Amino acid sequence: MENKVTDAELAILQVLWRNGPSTVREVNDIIAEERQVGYTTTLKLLQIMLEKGLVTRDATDKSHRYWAVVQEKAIQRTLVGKMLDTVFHGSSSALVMQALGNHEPTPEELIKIKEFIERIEAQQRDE
Amino acid sequence: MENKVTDAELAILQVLWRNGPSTVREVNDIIAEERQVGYTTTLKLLQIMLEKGLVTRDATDKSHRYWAVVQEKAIQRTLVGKMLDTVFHGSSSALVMQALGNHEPTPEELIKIKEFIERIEAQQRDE
DNA sequence: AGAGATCTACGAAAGATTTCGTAAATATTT
DNA sequence: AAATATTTACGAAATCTTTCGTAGATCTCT
Repeated sequence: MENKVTDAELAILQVLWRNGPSTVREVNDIIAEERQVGYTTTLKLLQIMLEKGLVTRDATDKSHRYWAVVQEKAIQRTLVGKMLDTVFHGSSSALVMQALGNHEPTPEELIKIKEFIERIEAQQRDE
Repeated sequence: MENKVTDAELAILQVLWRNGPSTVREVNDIIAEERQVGYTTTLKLLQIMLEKGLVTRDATDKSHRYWAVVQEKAIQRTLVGKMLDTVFHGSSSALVMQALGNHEPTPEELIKIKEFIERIEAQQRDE
């Protein structure tokens, strides 16, 4: 992953991940709910993201429709990895505990996490 | 937390967290191992961080000694919180699984995490 | 004390990111 | 078909971050 994704780009990607293929206006309407952003700003960002290959578009109609090329999981992986390296010294357990302490999951989610851990443990035993 | 901590500032904070109160030269020597950075760049950044209140210093001696005011845990909390909001839709379990998948912890760490989860579960039962 | 080394302060350049204004093209309405 | 709306393209301004050069102060060594 050579290209860094900036904050403004990430905000746009989130809209595209959530809503699927969208026009500039649709994206901008949603971004503008949060903070004041002009239409051409969003347009310009999407054009930059197109160049970087973060998104693609269908330019058949007058208002082009954009969608994310980079997948949310890939960005999650990159960002978690960077965070592990920079502020957690590579300790995933420290990150995990911070995350759990930060925003407590539901009982169901806790069970899922435990199952996930047990799968890792089983795998480690086989090695 | 009003002030955003930039990447260059974070790199300096990491040195201060690891090594404790340090002079500009000491900080710069360590940063410069990784990437080429001039002495006055590090100096300027520390002065900016001083203004922002991220660090403080003892200016008794000629070479001032700086240390972090903001604690590593606080930054971890902030960054994990931001990440939860932006790319994980508030789902700490998704973040946890990404972290565990990303960089597998040692068996000992896994046990610590399980204990941590069990403490949360016990607490949830009491509510 | 004088020369040389090291340090701080700080403005300003350089670089990166975000924002917007304007022009031209395309669509819509009357 | 003319007037009005909306859209794209794109340069450039505005803003934020990082980097450095220079001046002057302080220390060290001879």
